Amino acid sequence: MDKKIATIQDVAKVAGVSTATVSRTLSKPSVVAAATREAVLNAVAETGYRINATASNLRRQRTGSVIVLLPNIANPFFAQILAGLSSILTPAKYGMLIADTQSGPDPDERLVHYLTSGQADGLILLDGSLSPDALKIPGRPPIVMACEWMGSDLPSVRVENGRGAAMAVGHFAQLGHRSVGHVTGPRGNVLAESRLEGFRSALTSLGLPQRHDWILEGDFSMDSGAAAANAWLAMEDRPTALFFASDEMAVGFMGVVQRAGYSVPEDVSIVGFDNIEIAQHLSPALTTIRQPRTQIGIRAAELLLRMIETGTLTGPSDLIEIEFIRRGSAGPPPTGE
Amino acid sequence: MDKKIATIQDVAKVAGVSTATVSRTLSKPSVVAAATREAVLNAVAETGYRINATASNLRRQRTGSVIVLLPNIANPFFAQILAGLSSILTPAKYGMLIADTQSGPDPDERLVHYLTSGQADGLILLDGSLSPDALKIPGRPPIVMACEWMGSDLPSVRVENGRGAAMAVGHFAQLGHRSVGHVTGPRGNVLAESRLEGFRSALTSLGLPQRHDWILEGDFSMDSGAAAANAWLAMEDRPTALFFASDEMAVGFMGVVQRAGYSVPEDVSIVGFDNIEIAQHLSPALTTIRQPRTQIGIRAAELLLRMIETGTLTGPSDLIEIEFIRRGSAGPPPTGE
DNA sequence: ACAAAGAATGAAATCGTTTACAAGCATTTT
DNA sequence: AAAATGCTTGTAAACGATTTCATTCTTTGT
Repeated sequence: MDKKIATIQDVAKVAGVSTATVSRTLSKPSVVAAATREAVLNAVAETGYRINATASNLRRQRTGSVIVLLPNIANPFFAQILAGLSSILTPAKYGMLIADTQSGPDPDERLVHYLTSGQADGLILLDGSLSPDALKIPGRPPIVMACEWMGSDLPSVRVENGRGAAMAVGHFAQLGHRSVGHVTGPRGNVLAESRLEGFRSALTSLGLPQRHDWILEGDFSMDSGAAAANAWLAMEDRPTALFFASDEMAVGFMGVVQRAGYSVPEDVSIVGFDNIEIAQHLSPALTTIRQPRTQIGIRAAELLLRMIETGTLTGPSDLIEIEFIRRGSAGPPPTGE
Repeated sequence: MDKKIATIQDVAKVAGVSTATVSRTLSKPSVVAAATREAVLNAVAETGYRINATASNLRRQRTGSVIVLLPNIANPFFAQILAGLSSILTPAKYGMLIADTQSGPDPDERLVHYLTSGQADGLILLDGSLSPDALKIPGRPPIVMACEWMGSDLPSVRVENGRGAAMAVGHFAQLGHRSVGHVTGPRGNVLAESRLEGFRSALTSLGLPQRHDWILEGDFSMDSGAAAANAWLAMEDRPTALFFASDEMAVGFMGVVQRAGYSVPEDVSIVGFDNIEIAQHLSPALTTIRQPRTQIGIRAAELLLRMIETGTLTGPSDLIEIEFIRRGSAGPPPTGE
């Protein structure tokens, strides 16, 4: 019987009005007379009519969705940011289209694709490694970066990474550590670089030794943290404290050294970055720098929506406060030697 | 200069052909003469033309995207499933729209909304707790369930949850345990129920005691695992082994008991479910049941695309193989006492 | 009582594609 | 040489909404 989906024409016919009136009833009810309004709403109910989003979007020259472009969906780090984004976008009636740059061959190509395809009214970019050239595209939608940022003047929502690193080093120093190492993120990544930078300048200003071989390169993953642990175990002269550019790496490290018979923090103190959910559930619980990811998502979404509404391509960047969370994974350095 | 976005009309004008020819050149190049094809492609390059997806979708009566509806985006459990979905959908030129049922007031309402809004050609449902009534909507797009399932005849891609539970119990029995407990998922959840069911029948068939107070209710989260740990610590007569309906709960449990001075597996053996990434990095590494989540995503996406293509609302359900992964968190029961 | 202003509605153009159909032309068949 | 066939291309009608403009009908002010 009612196999077919009702269009606005059907509703108009049933209600005995024009399609214009139906459209008005649904979008600006105040301008139609109460009686007609009711008739239309009844007809809508009777036919089971739902606005066809595609047609509406075409006419209104918008899409009603924003694209979130991230390096790797499988990375749970982004889950909470997505939740923050969603909590703003959904009530604002925007759909959230997710795409990762790694699933295709050329990441830059994919950015350009989404920028030009007209599939979205705006874009949230969580990957700072893409080429800024893509942004010169005429008529591109507004973009907001979150977490990472680029040399260009794209608005971004992020935290003070360098200061976070300094907090970690300061904590170690306060506990009495003098040999402090660092496991970085992947070379070239803005987060990795600014945390490393913050780490270095903190060492300097606290008068702690800079040791090249105490800086290990990781890639934010647990596996790379485990690899760093093996490197640490193989060292002759080990740092007594390590700052990790991500909690995940700290977790990977801790697993390996604990299974090798070492204790945290008795044998080595560690501090992570992010405060992922598991940090508080580890044994010992992980001391870390909290990065409010939900909040980052919220702010980024709010900013993007504002830009979409006002039609601007620029906006104010936003710095979110971080917080040092002291737990059990950092303690005084081992006394004996 | 070229501030405005070029339409197919502009391309047609530049190339000196009709819009039909432009459209054909882009969609079915083989039917246009080589010379015209080249002219059109040059015009496309010159104008920087990109197909307007909205208009194309309207005309072709499709949307080019599928909606993934999940209970809670922030849950990293879904990240890998999303990755699997994405790996199929992206190459197939489908966008992936993500929405969670919890961000709005009425979850069922949201399912209905997405089913009727015509925003997607298909839907992947990761939440089995929604009302099957919503599925009676005429003209609704095809749906595939993943991980969870419903009483209705919706096609689903999932694993043998009961058998996984039985594997865990079997492992405990083999190690010599006779008092085995279970921390469940949230009551009413199909995964929780079927794992509990598998757990119970395994106890029975192995002749192990069924103790009501050894079954603790959790909700899959680390926090609920920690709560279970406190309950366990408070018990007079503790089970020597515990099967957790999720790795996350096992992690939360382990953190608490370890910090309370107990050793795993010397004092208590534990087995989880899922094999989340961190499982292998814990100390001890977590023995668990691997649930290939990427694979689940891949299969679900493939099935949905097939249904979209053929226009059917039903399809074959798919059972993915699970695997027992023996690590260090389960060992022989404590000897003394 | 008549002009002016206001409120409610409808007709029709429009958004940018795709595609059924028709038509033009060159080639082959009878 | 006429007819039939095949290959390209163009014309124009969709797709389903929104919105401008014009029109009709009421109300108000003088």
